[in-house]
Amino acid sequence: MRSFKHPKRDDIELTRVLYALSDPARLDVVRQLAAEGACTCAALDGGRPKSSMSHHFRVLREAGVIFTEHEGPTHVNELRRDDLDNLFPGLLASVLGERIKKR
Amino acid sequence: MRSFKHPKRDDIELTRVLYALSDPARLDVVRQLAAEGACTCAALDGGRPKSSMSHHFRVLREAGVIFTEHEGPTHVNELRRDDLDNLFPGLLASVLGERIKKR
DNA sequence: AGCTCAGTTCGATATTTCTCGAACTTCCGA
DNA sequence: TCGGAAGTTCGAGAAATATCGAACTGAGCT
Repeated sequence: MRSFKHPKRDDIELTRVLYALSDPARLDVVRQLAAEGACTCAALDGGRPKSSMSHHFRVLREAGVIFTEHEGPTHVNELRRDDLDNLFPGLLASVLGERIKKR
Repeated sequence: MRSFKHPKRDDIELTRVLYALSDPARLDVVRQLAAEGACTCAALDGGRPKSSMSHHFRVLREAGVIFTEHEGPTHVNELRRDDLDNLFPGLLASVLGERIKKR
């Protein structure tokens, strides 16, 4: 798997994103990425087996939630924040529990 | 099933809500409820078999997304907008605000 | 009571997803 | 070039979900 397949921004589907976010393990990953920026897979495993996490990363990746790239011996994951904010404004913020600007 | 079981507001879980919203048929229901207010089940079936829809209503109900009550011979569903907005501010708005099918 | 309508429950099947060990690939340092 | 570290893929079993027809229930009408 030389490089991963990521959906283009306009191919990201809301239902798929919601599905990807509906698993506690995956939501943890997303929260941690939001809090800490790019992370390797190992930094995000929460003590779960690598093969399980690899599956979850794939779901997140193919839904368009995260972007994974090879960086030397590790894989670095980032949240596709710009794309998601652009497509579904407010979604990530609400899921991450960030306080929405009050007026 | 004299009356339905609905989770109390504080028992509503984000992952479950996201899961409930991650199915196109269920998302359609939620969108229509948001647009039109309370609706009977029959008004929301989108041409799908009743038993399938009943399943989807149950998923939405048990996740805390909709509230269903008996009203004479029909069942009336409403979005639990206040509860959801309170628990996850902005979530519903972002999910409902998706640009539909640009072509 | 009998009928109909609205919806639910049951049951069976098909599909998907989750989980995790084991084997594999790639990259890099010694 | 050998070995370890980081992840992925494969495979298999378990569990959850989707779908939909058929049977059922409850309410209201005549």
